[in-house]
Amino acid sequence: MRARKQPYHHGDLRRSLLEAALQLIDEQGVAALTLRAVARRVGVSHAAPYRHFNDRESLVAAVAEEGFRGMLAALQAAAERAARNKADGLTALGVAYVEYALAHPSALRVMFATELADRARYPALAAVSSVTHDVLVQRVSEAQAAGRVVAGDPQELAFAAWSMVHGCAMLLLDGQMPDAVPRDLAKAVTRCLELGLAVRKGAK
Amino acid sequence: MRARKQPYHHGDLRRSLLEAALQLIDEQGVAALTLRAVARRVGVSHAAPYRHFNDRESLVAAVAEEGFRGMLAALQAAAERAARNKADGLTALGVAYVEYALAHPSALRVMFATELADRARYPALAAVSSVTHDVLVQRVSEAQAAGRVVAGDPQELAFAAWSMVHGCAMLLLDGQMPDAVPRDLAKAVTRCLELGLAVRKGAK
DNA sequence: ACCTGAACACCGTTCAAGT
DNA sequence: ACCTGAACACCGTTCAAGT
Repeated sequence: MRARKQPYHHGDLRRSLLEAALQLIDEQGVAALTLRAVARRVGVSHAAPYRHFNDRESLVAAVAEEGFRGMLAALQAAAERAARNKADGLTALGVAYVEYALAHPSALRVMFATELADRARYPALAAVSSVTHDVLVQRVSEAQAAGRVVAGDPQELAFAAWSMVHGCAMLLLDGQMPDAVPRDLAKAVTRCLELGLAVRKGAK
Repeated sequence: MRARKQPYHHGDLRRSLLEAALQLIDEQGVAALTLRAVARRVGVSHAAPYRHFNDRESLVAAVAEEGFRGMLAALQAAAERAARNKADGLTALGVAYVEYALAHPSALRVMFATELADRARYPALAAVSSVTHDVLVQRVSEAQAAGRVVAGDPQELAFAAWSMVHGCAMLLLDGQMPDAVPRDLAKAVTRCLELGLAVRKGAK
């Protein structure tokens, strides 16, 4: 399973720590993500992680990065599926975003954790989240070119779309809609988004 | 300043602790919100807060409750101003929401903290956040009755609108739009929201 | 009724020391 | 180069004891 030789105790301690961290948040939530718990799970001393992460926040940032990579893959897969089926790409992106959030709640919470707000400190994280953003802006531009979305600054429209889908995901994750069926709300939101961005044609 | 007699050391320790907590998050962020720090600030032993809060989470929930009350007041003030000026009430609500978030970032983060997602454990918090939600649904209903917003389930439309405004606030707070001017984006989003909810009339 | 002080099990972080 | 073990200053939480 491990190709490289083991330098000391682990072939790739950084990788092992990251995987342990992902398991931890899935099993016990974000609060359980501590450097000591991750070290324990990997079977290494509590000081060992410091060889690979400057501090706890760096580990959290690395986990967030993994989360963004996973979401990016999910979004791109959804966009390709939509293209094959000649369905609306933007709607597909929105649905995929909310579905990823509901499937990986802990990952979403880490990705948008308060402590990581200062993106200047985590360039790799900033890069992957920026690529995600770019994918969305590009789809908006394409839809505009195809005459399916209203004219206007694609950056602004993309931010509005992202706001809606992100807000929907977060409100659902934070239990703000206790009496609702998540997937129904997600559909209502994307429908409203479609209407909001659609080119106006005639009355009603 | 303190009307009641002091039962022991403080007239109203619960109130004092809450105020200290609000100061702490404003000055040093959410991470600084610890029971021991709050107790220190009030000048009481680290075990004293347990007379008024079951655990750290209960304190966080109480702070969140204060945040919701503040936001509710801001939203209602905005709605009244809009009514006086015959401006659109929904747009005013959206702008007020984002402005409150930008003015009180720490409060917002506590209000939507992951650890409080289980609303069944904090009935008072659930109540005030539910009232906030109701205010929004009601404005949507009114706007529909006045023919300014498309027909449809007001709950669904309200959730879509809330998603958009909440997502916008959170993305701004979490530094996901590093190159943007917050207030410009907020305006773009509410404009887009207006368009999305507006009754369709004629082409373009 | 309300608060204190000691105690316990956890953290993050550092650092000399080991291999 | 990579990891360990002891140490320090912090937590949350509990509990007997004080007023």
